[in-house]
Amino acid sequence: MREQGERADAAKNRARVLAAAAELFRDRPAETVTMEDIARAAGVGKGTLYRRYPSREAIAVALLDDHERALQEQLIAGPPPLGPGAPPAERLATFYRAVTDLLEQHGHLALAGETGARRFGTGAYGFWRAHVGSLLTAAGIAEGRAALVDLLLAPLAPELYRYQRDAGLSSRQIADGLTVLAERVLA
Amino acid sequence: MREQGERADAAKNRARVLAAAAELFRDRPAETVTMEDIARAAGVGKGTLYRRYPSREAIAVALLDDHERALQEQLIAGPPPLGPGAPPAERLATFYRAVTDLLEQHGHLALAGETGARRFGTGAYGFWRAHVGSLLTAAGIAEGRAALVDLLLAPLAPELYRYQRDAGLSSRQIADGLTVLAERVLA
DNA sequence: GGAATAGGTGGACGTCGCGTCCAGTTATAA
DNA sequence: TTATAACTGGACGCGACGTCCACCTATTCC
Repeated sequence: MREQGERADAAKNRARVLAAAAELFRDRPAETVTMEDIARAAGVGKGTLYRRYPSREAIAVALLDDHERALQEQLIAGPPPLGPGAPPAERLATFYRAVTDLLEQHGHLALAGETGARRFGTGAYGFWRAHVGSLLTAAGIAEGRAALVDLLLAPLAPELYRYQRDAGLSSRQIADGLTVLAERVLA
Repeated sequence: MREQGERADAAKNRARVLAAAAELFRDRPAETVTMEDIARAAGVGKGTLYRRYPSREAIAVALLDDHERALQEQLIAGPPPLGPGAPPAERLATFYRAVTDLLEQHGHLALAGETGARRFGTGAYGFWRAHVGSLLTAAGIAEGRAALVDLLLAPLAPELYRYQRDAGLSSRQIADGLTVLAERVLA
């Protein structure tokens, strides 16, 4: 699926690692899952595990990848308002909602892999930056643009979503708040 | 300074610990400073250190405390636009700028202590929540209020500030972006 | 089909930071 | 001065990390 030069046995082990990690991350808090746990659950040695994934975070990012890529395609070429064709404010609100859904479904993976400052280094973040940047331009907002892009992505931090959900807010309430934000900022 | 029942030698050691930690945090990245480093630099044993501070984070929070309290007083009783009396949008923008300044000066401490999800548990965060909540009310924004409070505080995450600064944005640019945000959201 | 080889495998091992524990010490009260 | 409570500091056990390397196995080339 990723490397074609990959040997058959290696590919099988990669799949087992990902499957085992997915299950572990589903079952318990990310920070309690050790590399050794994943190796054992996958029936693989630590050396093998480290050969491919240098850290727990890298595994979580690999698991998230598919879901994030699907969203990226929608943003580029999907139907409006997620894809091109709708007014910027509406597109931003829809984007917010889509990420919210993603966090609701796969938040545990995001918390395992894209926490804190690491988040800014991922490919997904770069893509989202470009997306929001283009929406700002489309809305005719030039002032403070460079900083605004990141400021508008900050509310999507996985930790924040988790905190708000734990504080009793529903997924709907959070998405609604983000909608208000989107509409007011992109006027 | 904190406990009056504290023995003289204990108080001296507390001061030494805080001074040593402040210096270490200033000199190198927070995550490379170990509890053992702090103990050694303070000329104190690990047991003594742990007696007062359960973690590196707790020490950083203690060091930040003074600065944050000063801001809190300004917000409650200081002159406008930071304190009461100015229109909500202006007060939010000023608040944003004040926190930005704080991050510029003491960001290393914030990164050492109030990173990720831990941030939401601090007293300062609770206070800021209340502040922004009251500004939302004053601005007549009821829709999505519960979630909006946290969403408007998200851009102040220490990791984000550091990331933006490292990406080449000036403190000024970030503050300007925040000002645009404040003015647009609180109309 | 059989060697050669590049790549894959796994677990033992060294290292490091954490946090505890407790025997000895010192301030404070009686 | 003695009794007591609080404080001190370093030795220690633990757990996770990440490396290393001797041993396999799929693949390639003749």
